[in-house]
Amino acid sequence: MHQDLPVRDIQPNGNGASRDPRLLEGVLANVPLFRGVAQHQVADLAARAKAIHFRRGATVCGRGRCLPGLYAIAYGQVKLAFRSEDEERVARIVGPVETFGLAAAILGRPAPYEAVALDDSLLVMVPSAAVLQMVENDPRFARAVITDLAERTMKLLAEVETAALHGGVQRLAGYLDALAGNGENRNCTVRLPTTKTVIASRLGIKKETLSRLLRDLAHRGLIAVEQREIAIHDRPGLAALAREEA
Amino acid sequence: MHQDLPVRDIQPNGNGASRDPRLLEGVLANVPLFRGVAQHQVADLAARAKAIHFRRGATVCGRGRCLPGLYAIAYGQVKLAFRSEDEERVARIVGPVETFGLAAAILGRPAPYEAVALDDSLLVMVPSAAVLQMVENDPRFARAVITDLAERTMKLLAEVETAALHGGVQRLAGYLDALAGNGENRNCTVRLPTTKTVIASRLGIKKETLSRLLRDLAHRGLIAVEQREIAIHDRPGLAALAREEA
DNA sequence: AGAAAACCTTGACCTAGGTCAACTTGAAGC
DNA sequence: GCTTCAAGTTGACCTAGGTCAAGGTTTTCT
Repeated sequence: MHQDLPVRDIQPNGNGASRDPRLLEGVLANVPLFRGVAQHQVADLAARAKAIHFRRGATVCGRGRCLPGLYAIAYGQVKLAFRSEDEERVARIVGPVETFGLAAAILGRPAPYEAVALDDSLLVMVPSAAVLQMVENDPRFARAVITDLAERTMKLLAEVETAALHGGVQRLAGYLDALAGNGENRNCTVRLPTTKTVIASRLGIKKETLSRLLRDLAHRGLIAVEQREIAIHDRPGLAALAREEA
Repeated sequence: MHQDLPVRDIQPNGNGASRDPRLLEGVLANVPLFRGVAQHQVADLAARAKAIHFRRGATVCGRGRCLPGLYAIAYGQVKLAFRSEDEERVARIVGPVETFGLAAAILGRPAPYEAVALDDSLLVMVPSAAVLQMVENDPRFARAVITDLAERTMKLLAEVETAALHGGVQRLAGYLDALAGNGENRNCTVRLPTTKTVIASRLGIKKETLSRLLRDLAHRGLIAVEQREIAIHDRPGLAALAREEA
C-alpha cells in the first residue's frame, strides 16, 4: 500500500504551492509510473516538480485549458469530467498514487476534460518538458510510460464496451464488484469513494436512477445500503449480474 | 497519401499467408507508426512479420483470443467490435496504413474486441515479441509507440465524451463532418466506408435509427443521400449541429 | 446550536431510441 | 432475365432512463 508515506502530515504552504524536495520525491517514488526509475532520476524530476494544494471543489484545470504537465495525487481525490453547459459526465475518479494528464502532457494537447478536486487534495505536477526529457533519456521510463498508456487504452475500451453493451444495473453491479477488489469474500462491505451524484455520473446515469437502482439491488437481497457504506451480501450474484446482457 | 504503394497488385499466395519480404517491408514502411524508424530496422521487422489475406466477412481474431501481434492494414478494411450474444457495437473501422492491436500486443492481453474483415483485406502481422524487442532497442520507435498510444487515448476519450454528451443526430453530424476531412469546401460529397448497418453500430445506434436520422438531415437540407454517397449541402450547419447539446 | 447549503429519495410523467414486422431496393449468382 | 439474398426503409409500438417537482437528510458554516 501507499500509506507508508506520511504525506498527510506535511503541510503545504499557505497559498497552495510547495517545492519541498523531500515531499515531492517521496510522493513521486510511490507512483507506479515511476517504479523502476533510478532514485536519482526521480530526485531530478522532483526538483522540477511542484506540489499544489487544492481545496475541495477547486478546479485543477478547466476544460480545454492546456495541462502544464503530468499530475500525481499525493492525497485526496480528483474527478475528471466532460461537460457542456448543463450536462456533466465523469470520466474517471483519480485517487492517491494515481496520475492523470499523461497523454495530454505528452502530446501537448489541451485537456479533453476538466479536473476538479473532490476533497482537499495535494497534487504534484511534473512539467511536460521534464516528462518528455525523461522519456528521451531513460528507456526504462519510456517503457513504463508505454505500459501505462497501453493500460489506459484497455481501460477505456472496456469502458466503451460496458457503456454500449450493458444497462445501468449491470454497470452498477460491475462497479460495486470492482470496488470490492479481488478478495473473494462472499460478503464484505465497501465505501463509495465520493457522493452518489458523482458516482452516478461516473456510471453514466442520473442520481435519481442510481438511487432507484441501489434500491432494486437491495430489494433483490444482493446488497444493503447505508449512506456511503454498501454491504455486499451476495458477491457472486452481483458479479453474475454485471456480466448479463443489456 | 498511401496510394503510392501498389500493394493491391501483389497477390498473396492461395492459402492466405505470405512472407514476401518486399511486400512486407513496403507495407510497413508506409505505416505512420514506423515513420522515423531506420530502414534496416523496418526490414528486420518485415523479416519476422507475416502477410495474411482475409476474405470479406472472415474473422481476423475472435473476441478474447490473444492477438499474436500488431496488425497493419495493407489494403481492405477491418472492423473492431464488441459483442455479446445478439448485440454488436463497432468500436473502430480500421483502414489501409492504420494499425490495430498495439495496446493488447504490448501488454500480452487478449483482445478486448473481435476483428472482422469488412472487405477482402491484406493484413501484415508483426509478432508481439518483435514489437517489444524493437521498443527496447530503438528509442525512436519507443517514442513513436508512445505518441500512437497517447493519440489513441485521446481519441477514446473523445469517443466517450460524444457518446455521453451528444445524441444520435449530433454524433451522425460529427461523423459526416469528420468524413469530409479538413478541406473547408462548403459542399462536397463523401462516401460511407461500409454498409449503413455497420456505420450505425459504429455510431452506437441501430440501423433503423440511422435511416431515420439521415432522412431528417436530408429534410433539413443539410445533406442529400444516395446510397453510400452523401452530398453535403451545408457543411457549417452540419458542424454546428454536431457541437450542439444532448 | 441553529441556519444554510448540499445531497439524496420518491413519485408522476416524458422522450430518444430500440424492437418488431412488413415491404422495397439493389447487388450477386445462375 | 429471373431468383435470391443482404441491405435498407418505414410504420406502430415499447422501454430504460431522463426530467420535474416535492420532500427529507446530512453536512457545513457561523
